Amino acid sequence: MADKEFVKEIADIESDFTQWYTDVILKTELVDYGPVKGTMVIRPYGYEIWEYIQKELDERIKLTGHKNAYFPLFIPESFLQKEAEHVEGFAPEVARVTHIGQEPLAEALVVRPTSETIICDMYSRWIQSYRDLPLLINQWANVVRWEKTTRPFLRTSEFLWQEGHTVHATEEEAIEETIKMLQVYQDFLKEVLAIPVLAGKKSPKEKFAGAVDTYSIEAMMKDGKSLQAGTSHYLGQNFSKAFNIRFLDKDGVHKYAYQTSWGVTTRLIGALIMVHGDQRGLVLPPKVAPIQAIIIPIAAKKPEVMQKCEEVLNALKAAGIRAQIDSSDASPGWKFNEYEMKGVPLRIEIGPRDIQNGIAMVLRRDTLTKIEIKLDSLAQEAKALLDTIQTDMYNKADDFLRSHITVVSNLQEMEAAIQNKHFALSMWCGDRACEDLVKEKLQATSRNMPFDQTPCGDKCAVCGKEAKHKIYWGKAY
RNA sequence: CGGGGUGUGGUGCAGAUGGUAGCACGCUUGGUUCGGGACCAAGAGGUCGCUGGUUCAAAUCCAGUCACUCCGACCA
Repeated sequence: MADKEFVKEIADIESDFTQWYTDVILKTELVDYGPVKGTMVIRPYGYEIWEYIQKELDERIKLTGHKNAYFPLFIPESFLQKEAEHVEGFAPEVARVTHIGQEPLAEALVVRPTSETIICDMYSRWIQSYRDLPLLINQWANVVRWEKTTRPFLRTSEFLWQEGHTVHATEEEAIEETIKMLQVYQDFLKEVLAIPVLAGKKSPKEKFAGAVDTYSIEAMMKDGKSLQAGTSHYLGQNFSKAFNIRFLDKDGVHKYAYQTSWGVTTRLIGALIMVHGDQRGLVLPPKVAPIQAIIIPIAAKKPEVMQKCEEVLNALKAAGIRAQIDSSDASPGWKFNEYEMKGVPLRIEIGPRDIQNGIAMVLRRDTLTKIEIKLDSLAQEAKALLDTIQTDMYNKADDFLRSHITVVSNLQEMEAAIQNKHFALSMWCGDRACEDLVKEKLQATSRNMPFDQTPCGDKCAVCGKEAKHKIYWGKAY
């Protein structure tokens, strides 16, 4: 894992980004490949990142009035078949359980690819009256989708996620919820993961199977590709009609309810890596870094060094910083590289020379700059520095995103933009045929239509017909 | 499902015209080190993916099979 070739291997980040990505996650021990093809084992270091993501996001989901619950992993196959578009969307990738031991089952069970159906079945029993609404429930769970090709965090046969499922009495309220949760995601990515996103509505071609409208947040990776980082669906009455979720309204009339669902996954970890990472490996935003500051003793055998390190550790912990000392007998140089690779935001070097001078050498992982900090104010300074790193990382990523968007008005410009690793922003007529053409010619897809629809032209950039929407295009993971 | 590649200690690889396996890193033990991936010494660890065939003899040649992987079509 700690091989000298590593830095060389990822040195050319531009030319082989996907290779770099895989190397980083394996060598930093975030994940391992599972024994079954396409499965991933999230190692403790990677899982810890997920735990911080979970904790921070869960808090925000609860603040918006949702409660957590848990629904079964196995779903009767017939449930999936109740919503026509939904079946079609998921059929090729569901894992089916047909036997228990040697006994065939009367009806196959599917391992949930998403939980709309089983949750709706329960909701139909729970909801009788408008007084039962809105029903706002979230679940943290794993789901299974047997994709043909897989990549750790981005696309695996099994992944962890959060899925919210809400039920409302009116269309307006459900749409409001859909957009509110998208906003929660956008804020979360900005404030916690330091990732800027483009929020908007998906084209019908790209929407979720079974939804009326799908909204997404799209993040830009360092290779210019787009990663759909979160989705929020307005389901309308599609599922309430299929599952008979009706309530008696104030006016005494039975009505079908309006629903939403929204989710983010362990894919967010993939986004973190590809948005912030550099030639030396991971760069983690302090808020989700399992270790926020690593103390490296120099000449650790000298008793005064370890003693000073312990003092500093205690001060950092008292200041609420997740800090550790690496007192293993690896050489300092080895440790420097190790923790840079793992993306630890701050490295604090303490050696005999520093102790004499009453300072410590501190390295910022995001900028790789070294700073001398007085030992007696280290904890406060480190705390402030972590906040600075958090916002600087967002600003840097935001500058990158903004400078990699090109407004285009025809297919040639769009091609140039995409080849230049930019997102293209254009007007669009709304026809599926134009999306298909872009896919065929540029291997790019429509990303989403921003909420701000201020026109940037009046003709569709693909076919030249009258435009109806403003939309982002890009290559995607 | 179409095209390419690879299977050899934990990891990455080398083994040309067949002669029963070697290197680097890692690991273990002891010592010297420690301010950018330290050094010395001594160790442990492999029936070469699997099956069959050719041969006195197969990691090596032949056939089959399985697995993994990269590139295209589908997806959070």
